[in-house]
Amino acid sequence: MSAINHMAHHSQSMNMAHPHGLASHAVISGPETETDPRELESFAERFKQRRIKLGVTQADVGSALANLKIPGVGCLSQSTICRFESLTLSHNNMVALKPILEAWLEEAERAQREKMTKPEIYTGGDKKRKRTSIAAPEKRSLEAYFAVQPRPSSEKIAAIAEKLDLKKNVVRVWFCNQRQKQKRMKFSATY
DNA sequence: ATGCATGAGTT
DNA sequence: ACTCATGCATA
Repeated sequence: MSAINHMAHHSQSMNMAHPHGLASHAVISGPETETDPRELESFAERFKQRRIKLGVTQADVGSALANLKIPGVGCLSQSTICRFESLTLSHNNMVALKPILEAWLEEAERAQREKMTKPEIYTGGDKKRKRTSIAAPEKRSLEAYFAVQPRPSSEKIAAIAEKLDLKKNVVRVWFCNQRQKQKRMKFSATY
């Protein structure tokens, strides 16, 4: 899946490459570079509808991607497919994933009668990860702090962590995730 | 569907 | 220490 990351990063670099909107800049947006938010939105909707029509779950799509044998593309999680459909990914992430899911859809509809091939079995170790749960009161405080300062210094984070009686790292990650959340296509002001 | 977390690549 | 893409765990 490293290829996906690279694609996304490149797109991003390209977008930020021309600070001035002067004249007819040659942004070289080939026919494959579909970055129009509306196009992405309609595709996501069509995708979901047809996926359901095929009786395939989000998790199924994710694992089935590996069978597509697209260079540099492995499988994806149910989470990611879900976020793609609900536009809760960054714009660049959506752009990078679109062609891949588009390819899967075409393949799936062509082989609509065939077997779903194997759902990829990775004999992962039995490492259970725990998920910290921040209580509502603390969460409200964090949101208040975020409204005032979205990027608190390390010291500020430490102070907040102590006040709310949370691990400093938990607070740090919370702010990171909060910032990332603002950049999701569905809520971003830039798109 | 979404919250908290990880890891690679940047800054 | 941050951003970004991504995912496990869980509501």
